[in-house]
Amino acid sequence: MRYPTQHKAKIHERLLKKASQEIRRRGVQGTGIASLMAKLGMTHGGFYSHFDSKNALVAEATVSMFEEHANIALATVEAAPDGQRLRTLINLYLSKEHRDSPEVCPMASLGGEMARQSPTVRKAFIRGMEERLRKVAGFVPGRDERERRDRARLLMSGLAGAMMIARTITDPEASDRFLEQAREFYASAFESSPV
Amino acid sequence: MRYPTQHKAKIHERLLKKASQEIRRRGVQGTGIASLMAKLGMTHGGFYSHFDSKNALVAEATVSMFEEHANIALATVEAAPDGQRLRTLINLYLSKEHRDSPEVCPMASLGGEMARQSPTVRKAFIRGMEERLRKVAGFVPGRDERERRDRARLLMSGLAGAMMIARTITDPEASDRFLEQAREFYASAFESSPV
DNA sequence: TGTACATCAGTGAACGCGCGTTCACTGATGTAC
DNA sequence: TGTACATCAGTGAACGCGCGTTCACTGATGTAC
Repeated sequence: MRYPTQHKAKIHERLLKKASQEIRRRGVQGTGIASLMAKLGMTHGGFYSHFDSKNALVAEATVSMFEEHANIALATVEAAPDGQRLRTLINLYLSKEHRDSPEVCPMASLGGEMARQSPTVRKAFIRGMEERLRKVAGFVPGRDERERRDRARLLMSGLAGAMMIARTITDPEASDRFLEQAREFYASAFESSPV
Repeated sequence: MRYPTQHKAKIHERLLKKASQEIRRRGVQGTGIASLMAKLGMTHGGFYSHFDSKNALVAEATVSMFEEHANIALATVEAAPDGQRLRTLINLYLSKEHRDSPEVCPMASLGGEMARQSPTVRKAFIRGMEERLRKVAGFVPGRDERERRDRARLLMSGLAGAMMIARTITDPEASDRFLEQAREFYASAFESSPV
C-alpha cells in the first residue's frame, strides 16, 4: 500500500533511533535485524527498503548515538555554576544512574567492540565522538582550543574505561566505591591546566 | 580410542589458552566453538568432553586471560630502574605494539562486552583483574597497600579506555598522537601520591 | 608374558534456532486523466 | 469531481549459513586376568 509523504523518512528516523539504543545496550553483534524491526512492530523484510545492509545501519546509527543523551547531559553541565561545570560533567558521567543505563554512552558500551568494526563504522564512531568532544572541550581547562580538545579526549576515554569496569564489578558496593574514587581522580586531574 | 594419561589435561590446557586468545581477539560472541576446535585441529563434538558449555569455557578462560602476557610485561617493568617502573608500565601498555595486538589485554578488548556477560563470567574477569592489580599496585605510589591497589585499578581502567579509543581511531598518526598524550597524562597523574 | 576387554577422547551427522539477505506479492493512497 | 492506475513501504516465506549442543559410534591404549 502507498504511504503518506514523509512516512518513510519518519520510519527511517525511528529505526535509526531504536537501532542506536539497541546497539549500545546489546552490542553490534547482539543486535539482530529481525528483533530490531519487531521492536518497531514491523517485520524484518521491510528493513532493506531503509538500509542497504546491517553494516550501513550500524555506520549511520553510530554517529547519532553520541547525540541523544549527551545533549541533555551537556545542557545540565552548562547550567551548573561557573567553576563547577567540569565536576558536574564527571559526576554525571560516573554516576550510578549512568552505570545502570548501558544504552547511554557508546564509548563505554561499545569501546572494545569498535576496534573490531569496519573502517567505515570506526570513522563514524570517531566523527560522533569528536563532535561530542568539541562540546566537552568547553568545560576543560587548557591554553587553546586544540589543547582543550585533546584533554577532553583523554578525559572521556578515561571516564569510559572507568564506566566499563564499574559495570563489570558484580558487587554493587565495590562498584559504587570504585565510581566514587574515579570521580575524585578525574575531577582533580582535569580541574587545573596541565603543566 | 583410548588416549595416554595426561592427554586430556594437556588438550584442556591448549583449548583454554587458544580460547583465551580468540576471545580477546574476536570478542566472546565472535568466538565460535567449531572454529575454535578447528584451530586445534579437532572437530566441534569433542569440545563437550572438556567443558559443559560455551559459558563454562568463557568463565574459565577469562581468569587465565590476565596471566599470559601480563606476567612477561610485569617482569620487564620489574627490571626497570627504581623510579622508572610506573612509567615503563604505562609506556609498555600504551605502546603502538600493544595497540596493534588486540589479543593481549582483556580489559581493553572485552571492556564493553563484559558488562553484558553473566555474573559468573564477570566475577571471573574481576578475579583475574584484581590478581593483576595486586602486582601493578607494587609500582603505584600510595600510603598503604589498599590505596595503591585502588590507584592501580583507576590507572588500569584509564589505560584500557585509552587503548580502546586508540584502536578505534582509523588515522594511524592521530592514534599515535593520542597514545603519546595518554602516556604523558597517566605518567604525570600517577607518579606522585594522591593529595 | 600374552590375551581379552573396558575405557573414553574425539568424530561427524544431526538437532533446532537465529542470523543477514532476497523476493514475489499486497494494497492504501497519491497522481493523472 | 470522479475514476483508473501507478507507486512503493511493508509482508512473510524462503535462501544458505553458522551457531551451541547432542549423540551413536570409533578404535588405540591401559588394565585385568
